[in-house]
Amino acid sequence: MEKQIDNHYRYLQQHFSYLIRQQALLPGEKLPSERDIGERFNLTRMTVRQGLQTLEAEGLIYRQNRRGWFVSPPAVVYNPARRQSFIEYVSSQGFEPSTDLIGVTVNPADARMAELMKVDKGARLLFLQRRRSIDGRPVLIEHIYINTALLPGIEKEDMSQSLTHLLRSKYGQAYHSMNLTFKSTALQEDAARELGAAAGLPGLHIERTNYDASGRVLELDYEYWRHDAVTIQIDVID
Amino acid sequence: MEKQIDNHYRYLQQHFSYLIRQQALLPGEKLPSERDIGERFNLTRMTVRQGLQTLEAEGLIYRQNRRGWFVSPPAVVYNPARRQSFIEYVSSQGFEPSTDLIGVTVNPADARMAELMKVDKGARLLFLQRRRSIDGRPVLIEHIYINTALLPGIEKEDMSQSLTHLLRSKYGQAYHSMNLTFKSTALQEDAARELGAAAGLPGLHIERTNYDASGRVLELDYEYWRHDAVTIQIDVID
DNA sequence: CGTTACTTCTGGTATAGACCAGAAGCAACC
DNA sequence: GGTTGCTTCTGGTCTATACCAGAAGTAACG
Repeated sequence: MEKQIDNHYRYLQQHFSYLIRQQALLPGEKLPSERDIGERFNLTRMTVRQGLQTLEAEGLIYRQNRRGWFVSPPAVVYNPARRQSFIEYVSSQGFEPSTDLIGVTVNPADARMAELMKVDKGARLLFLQRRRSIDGRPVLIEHIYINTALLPGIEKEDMSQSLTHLLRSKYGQAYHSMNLTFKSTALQEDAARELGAAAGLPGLHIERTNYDASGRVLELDYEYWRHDAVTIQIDVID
Repeated sequence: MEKQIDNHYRYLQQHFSYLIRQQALLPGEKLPSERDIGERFNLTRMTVRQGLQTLEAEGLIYRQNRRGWFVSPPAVVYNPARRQSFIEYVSSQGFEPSTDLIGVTVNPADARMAELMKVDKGARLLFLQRRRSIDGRPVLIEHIYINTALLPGIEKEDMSQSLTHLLRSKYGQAYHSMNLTFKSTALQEDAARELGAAAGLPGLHIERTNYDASGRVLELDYEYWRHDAVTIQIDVID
């Protein structure tokens, strides 16, 4: 008993949504081109695009700039309270994580960063930009600010590895507490481009501040996720 | 030093984004109609709509079905670990919360709900549908399933009030733990309509399971938020 | 063999119209 | 005074077409 659909783009949406749920289209698989779909269903490309955009908003498909539309793989579950590294939680869920280091610089803190990281203006901050992928699909851009004063020599380490592991092994320093903020919003132009997507992609912003036992800011982490790639899960116990 | 914008819709986006940040347009204020904007900037309505949609994706504006586009108020911060009721955390941030009860029914649990709530199939579940608003703007649809066996007589209470308060006062039963899941996705047709929006609205789904001290499921809560209305914030301490 | 240049395919952006459906205000009517 | 029905304004959907820009494959070239 399917509801009658009178909108063309909704019909498309339901059609592909059905195919994906039935696994007639598999994760990562490419959809036909917008023009092909339009021909097959006798619809204008604009209408086709509207249908595809609603599927994108639902998280069922995603696009790669000028390459095409693809079926979204299942979202990875991210449970921040577990203190697992990206590599740990992605691979434990049966996916293949990878990391590209986009940039490493050491910069003096400006007024804003100094306040956020509770350091003096001009303090040396290590700034990392990384792109992280799941099964080869870029899903996440990270901007990380590290307080070098608390972690001397860290700028000489391999920054494409897990920071969690690095801090554990080299500095014997487990994180003590963290503050997390999640916000659903569009991805900024830079982040979107580095994910191989057009700007305006629906995204999830995560802001994470990591503190040591004395309440000092070890690390400030901005994550920009493709919105279909992740589900957040948290347990709260009184 | 503004970057040169060569896309028309991006120009619009930047233009309104600027006006909103400068508070030349205030929260809740209505934008000119799509046709007016098109005339003023010499753009097609389709192009105008694309610009507005990117602003919507950013969370700067929202629409009400066939009424117009409006500037989004600041997002309310929702900190689930604090165990505050909607009324508490909204009003403590200087906004005016309100609740509409859309539906109350008592239904026997089907197979799926029985499993989720760890009850026998056919067990009586109280099902609530509520719409919650901030400063008169509908932001959230709630679907709540309550295990009546654990909370006898609860179906006779006023269900437009805070459940948190009700459980505290009438049943002396504080929640013990909860499991939370966040997912960025499009709002379902029903939820979108009840929020006065078109389907496909970018949204945030929150699924919350509340347990008592014995690990029994007191309440299962599905929340469908307008994505621009809320920011999630959590502190994690080891 | 590796590089370059061309061609083709893809989505990205934009124009110019059209008609529909719901929201809201208003005027006439009872 | 309240209801009814019309008009107007709004966004919602859709057609038909055009050109641009980046990705990818291919053929020619050194």
